[in-house]
Amino acid sequence: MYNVSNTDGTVGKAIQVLDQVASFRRPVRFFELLVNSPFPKPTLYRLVQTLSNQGMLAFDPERQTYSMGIRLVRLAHSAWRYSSLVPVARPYIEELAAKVGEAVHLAQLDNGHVLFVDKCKATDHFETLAQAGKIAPGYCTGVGKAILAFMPEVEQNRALDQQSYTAYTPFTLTNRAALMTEIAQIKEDGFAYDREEHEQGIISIACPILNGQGRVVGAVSIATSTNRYTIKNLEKQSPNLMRSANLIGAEAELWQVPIWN
Amino acid sequence: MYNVSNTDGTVGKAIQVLDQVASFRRPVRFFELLVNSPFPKPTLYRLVQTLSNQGMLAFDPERQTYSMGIRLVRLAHSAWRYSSLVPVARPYIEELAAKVGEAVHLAQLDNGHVLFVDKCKATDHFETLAQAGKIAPGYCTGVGKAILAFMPEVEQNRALDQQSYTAYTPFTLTNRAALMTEIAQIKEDGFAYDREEHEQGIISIACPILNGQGRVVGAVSIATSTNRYTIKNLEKQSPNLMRSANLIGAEAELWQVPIWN
DNA sequence: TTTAAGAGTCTCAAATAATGAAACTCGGTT
DNA sequence: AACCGAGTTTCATTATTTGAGACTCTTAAA
Repeated sequence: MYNVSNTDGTVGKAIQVLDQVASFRRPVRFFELLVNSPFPKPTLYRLVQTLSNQGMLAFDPERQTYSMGIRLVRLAHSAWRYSSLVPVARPYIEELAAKVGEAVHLAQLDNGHVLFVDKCKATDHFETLAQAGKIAPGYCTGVGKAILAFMPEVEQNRALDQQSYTAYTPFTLTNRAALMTEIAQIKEDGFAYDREEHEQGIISIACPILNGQGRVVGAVSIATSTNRYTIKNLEKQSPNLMRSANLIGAEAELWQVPIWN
Repeated sequence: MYNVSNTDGTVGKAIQVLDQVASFRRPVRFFELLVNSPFPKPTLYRLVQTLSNQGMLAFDPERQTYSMGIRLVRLAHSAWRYSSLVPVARPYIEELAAKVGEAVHLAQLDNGHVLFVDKCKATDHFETLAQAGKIAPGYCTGVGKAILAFMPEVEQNRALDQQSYTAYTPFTLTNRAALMTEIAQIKEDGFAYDREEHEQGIISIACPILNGQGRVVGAVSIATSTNRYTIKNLEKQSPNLMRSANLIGAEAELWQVPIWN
């Protein structure tokens, strides 16, 4: 995770606290934070106060709990709207979703984490918003593996070490060696499969988005259910998928999409 | 805006820089930040570096520009998912959207700004994500006026002073006095209209969401076009709207939804 | 080619803010 | 009435932040 050895002073610590509060996924009391905190009581206390003052955390005086602050939503909107792949990729993933009639995902990498940033689902439209900012594991999702496979070696190594290799399903690759073998194949093919590795019954085919310098900036995937598709059938969509990914990559080049990793 | 007089040390300054970068709505160079910055060159430089290290900003070394960082998207996802009104209100606004057949918006207040946090549109589903975190002016939108009207007096006063009163359309209320008159009416009715005040051809009816203590925690609105509805016709939806708002308010009470303002 | 200008980076002593052990509240037990 | 424990505050110490100025490096003009 980012700068663990914290050379980033007070600001780094404050952000660490934000991460900690986020990890609870519910309103959390000061003491709960304290017991898992590297900071002494008064230090944590002041950080939490400052963040609340600033709207980065929300304090509920009644229940004495802290939650993530709404100001983050506003700031993130800006990130999402003006400096993610989304504005560039939108037209292409919508087109692809319409053509294929299945869900299309767009993901980017954030410090070894694969982050879903957009989703178009031809049939059920309502899950869209719930997905933005959601983290997907890199080692057991189509987009994750596609991005990992095309990362520069040094960063790839770092990222491969950061994976948890938890077995979500019987098909999950549960160690680095297995993942490395698969990554070699993905580099050859130019696309990656998720063979029910993250969720039973869900398969996907994913393709990296490369910019002009051949650097991976994200990935697109077509996700579907084993009820409707087999991996073999899904492969037939690979030309469509790769075309979309290439178009997005070319466009990202023209725009000034920052490279996030 | 939050703590302007900055008693919040380095962390406050860092967040101020984040806000500044966000305000550009595009990748921005160091010097552009510097000329509008209250901070001396090296201070700003270090803040920007720290934020980049932390993934709160993204630095593009090629173009030497800073954008909002993807880490914000991840943090905000947490805020949106676990401590906004969205998880509580979702079922109700979906139901309302389906029943009415028009777009339904959900908004909350962030430090005097009305923030759209969710949207369901019965016909065109794809704009959803683009709306979360978007700021709406308080004085010329349905949700904005509904929230303003039911705020505690002290905060209301502060919020009314913060409005810009820009005339987006000929129907916009362009001064505090006019808005105050309208607010009195809204308090009486229990709901607010947007009579093409923000965008020509778009009208809405909005209702505040009150928690058990009668404190306003957000607002719901039905938005439509003058092609399909008149204000009179829209009024007929007010029972539906108010029922939904009340249900959300009751539910928010049970959950531990933090009060953001 | 030289010179100049300007954006960005770095240095270091001084100023300031962060630190954290310890003490204090305060509501709810025992 | 005494105790306990979460939350808050204090204050001398310590470490970080600060920012004027100097430096670098690229680009543009002479």
